Amino acid sequence: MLDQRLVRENPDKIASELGRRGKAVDLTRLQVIALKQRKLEEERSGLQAEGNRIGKEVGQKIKAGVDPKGEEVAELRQQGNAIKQKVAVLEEEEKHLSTQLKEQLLTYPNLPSTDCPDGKDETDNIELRSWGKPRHEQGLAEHWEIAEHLNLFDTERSVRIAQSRFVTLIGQGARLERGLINFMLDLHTSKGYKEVLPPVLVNSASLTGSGQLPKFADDCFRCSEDDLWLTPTAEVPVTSLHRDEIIPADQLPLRYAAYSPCFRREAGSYGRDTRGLIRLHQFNKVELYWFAHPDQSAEAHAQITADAEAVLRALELPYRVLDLCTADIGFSAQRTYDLEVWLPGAAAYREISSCSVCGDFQARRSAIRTKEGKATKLVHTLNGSGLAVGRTMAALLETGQQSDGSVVLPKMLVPYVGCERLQPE
RNA sequence: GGAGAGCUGGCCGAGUGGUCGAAGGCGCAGCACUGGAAAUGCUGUAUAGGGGCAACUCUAUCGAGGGUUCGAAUCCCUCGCUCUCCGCCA
Repeated sequence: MLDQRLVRENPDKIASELGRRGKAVDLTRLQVIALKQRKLEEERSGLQAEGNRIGKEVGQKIKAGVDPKGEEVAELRQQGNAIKQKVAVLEEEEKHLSTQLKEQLLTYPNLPSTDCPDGKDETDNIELRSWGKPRHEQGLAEHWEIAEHLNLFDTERSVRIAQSRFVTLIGQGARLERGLINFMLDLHTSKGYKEVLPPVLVNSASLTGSGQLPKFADDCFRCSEDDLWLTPTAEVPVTSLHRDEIIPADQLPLRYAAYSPCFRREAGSYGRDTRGLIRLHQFNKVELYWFAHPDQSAEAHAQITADAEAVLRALELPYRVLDLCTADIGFSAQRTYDLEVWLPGAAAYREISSCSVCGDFQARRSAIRTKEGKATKLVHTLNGSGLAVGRTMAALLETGQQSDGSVVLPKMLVPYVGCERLQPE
């Protein structure tokens, strides 16, 4: 959420910064609302001060022996009543304005950071660097073909169990998925991340706090009986891990590595990536998350990205890093680096991690502060996939595929999977 | 699912209509004492939004919302949540 003060004092800045995202917004009306609300608040609190004064006076008089039913007290009561009525009117109007302001403010995305490259669509994203040597041979199989040969998962039967876009991992496939999760968590915790296994059902306040609600309700699965939703990413529960808290400055940064299954409705993506592990309603992900001091978030962004990259390197998976342009960064992000892994079978780079710095955007929505001297400040939050597990498996299968149909696994993974290569059982 | 209890500051806990943002304790910070520390003593220690260069000050907040009242943490209503016992269950 954006700062209300900015709406009052510099709405043009919001308009121009959101303009960089390709979003035309007119804030004149909202500014009027914000200013009027502030004015009413001043007026109201002044009246309340007067009312409080009268209330105290009545108490003092009665205590001093003045007749509670006498004229003097009756006069004060009348004054108190008059004020009460005025306050009620102001309060109602003020509340109405506050609600409008807040509701509107919750729908605006974060302002891109000044370093975020300007652009109109994903073609304006900038490649920062790449790592590894992508395989470019002819005739390489896509991961679902390899998986079918090795019998790693079953999508057809998953429709029977649930729906399309679900997968049931079987045998070596299930083992590989589990091994990858363990491997990633071990890697991150060895670098000081605190492991977290959060609830995957989250309430509306949590989704609002990290930015999914109110705008992206359609992307989430909902348990309508209970004000609970299936989390689309561990970013949601981990943000709320410290919602409404003040984190002592000497504890920052807090760094968490959270494994969770993730659930997304994928509305509007009919027909895209219908095969394999790329786009599913349920997938596993290990998420990195930082609560950082506001002065440290830029370095933190570089570090969280490096920590996500470390997984790809350890798994010997070639990738590139994109600096997403203003048109392509997510709702809560100020700036985002995407990691794209090379899929030799598809002969394309695919997003496997998105590392974002959100500034105080989520912290304001979630009321997560730190204390510096006397002042409380909003912390900065960062998140990055480390990594999306299904897509990692896809990349491993396509990258490690051999002409005999087997798949050679990277060395680091051998202890986690229990074999050096996958072959038909 | 049934029955009951409760929700107060970082934590524990007092407070059943009047000057209460809230006793007391713990914790934390500063100061004193000490060679240093412990112990002890003193002082300070909520959040949000306004005003002021500042000292400071105003408003709101005792689970949430509404009501009664000149005045509510305290009385009334609604909702939410937590806990305990029983039942069921991994």
